[in-house]
Amino acid sequence: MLYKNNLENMLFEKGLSKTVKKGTILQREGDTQLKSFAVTKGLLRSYIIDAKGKEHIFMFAPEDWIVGDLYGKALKQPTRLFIDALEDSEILEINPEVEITNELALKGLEKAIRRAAMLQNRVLMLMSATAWERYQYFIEIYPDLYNRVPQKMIASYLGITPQALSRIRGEWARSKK
Amino acid sequence: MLYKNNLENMLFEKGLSKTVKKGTILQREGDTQLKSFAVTKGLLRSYIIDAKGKEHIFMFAPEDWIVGDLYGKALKQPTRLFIDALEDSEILEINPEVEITNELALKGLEKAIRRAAMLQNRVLMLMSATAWERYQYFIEIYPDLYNRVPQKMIASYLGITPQALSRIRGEWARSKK
DNA sequence: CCTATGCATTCACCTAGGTTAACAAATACA
DNA sequence: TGTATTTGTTAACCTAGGTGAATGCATAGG
Repeated sequence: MLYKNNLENMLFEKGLSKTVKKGTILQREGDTQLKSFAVTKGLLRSYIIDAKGKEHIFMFAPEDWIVGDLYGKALKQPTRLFIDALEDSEILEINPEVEITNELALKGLEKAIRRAAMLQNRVLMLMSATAWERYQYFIEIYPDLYNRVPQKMIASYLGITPQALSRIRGEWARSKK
Repeated sequence: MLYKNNLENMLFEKGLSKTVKKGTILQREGDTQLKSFAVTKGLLRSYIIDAKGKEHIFMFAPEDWIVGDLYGKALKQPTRLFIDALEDSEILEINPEVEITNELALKGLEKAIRRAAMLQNRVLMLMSATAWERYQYFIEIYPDLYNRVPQKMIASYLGITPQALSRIRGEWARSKK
């Protein structure tokens, strides 16, 4: 595969276009050697498991998305995030060895700000939106995913139970007739 | 005032160390000319007002913090965030004219990633923590703020009502005796 | 000094969403 | 193909936290 430009050429390990089977775990909680992945085909997700053993999906990464633990990276701490494949996928591992030159930084800065922006929005959403509004939001962000991942995972992403999501969808279908 | 290093020297408008009175609104929803502020003394906050007219505090910015709307900046959109002063404060406005050179980007990248990391953590917290756990978290992040801002603002930051916070604090005091 | 406004607390409710469980449908797998 | 596991749905209950209102205190401004 050929890369679009020099930036990507440098950031990704050439030739490391891995194919991973559905269910493969690429990173687990506690890992210290943090990895980031760019998805070229398929679907990854990252999630945490809380103190009560419950899974919370932090993000989905379909084609053209990047997953990784910025928090662990910034603070040089072991990660809390698991990353696994929800579908057979084709991914590029981001090269951890590449030195961040000034030139790379400028391009990376834009991406980092964009990522922060997305997160800011998600925080505002989580603070003020009802379950139903969150569902709408999910559909906006991932328009092609709502019939591609199981409902219980959507629920986990929204921070509600699968039953609540089912209830909401039922009410919606009924009200709209 | 003297700046610590060249980066700050460039980023902040020299001589623009403004003093603002408690209550001053520095930015409002809908503003298109987005501003960021570094707080050298006092306390700012940023918040949104949702569809139902309810205030949600997005962040506090005591001494040495920076506030601004990354989301609006990244997407070149009018902001949803208000920024105002909770105390008489001394602030530096970040120069919007400064051109981001490669060298600046490298230093900015670290800050941006750190900001994203903080937000990532907040998202995980909002998805999995109870009101009480959030309160603990608030105290960790802003140890000097919990008797400096009114409870109702802490509640707004946590995403709960002042009554709920009062109830929780009451139970805690009682249980611990 | 008096009055007004804002804040914290408490109480009696209400409600969105969680929990548990049963069952049906879909999917995986042997 | 048949069996087992995973999913989605529904329903009966439970609970954390919201709402609204009353009360007491503190602070601000005249």
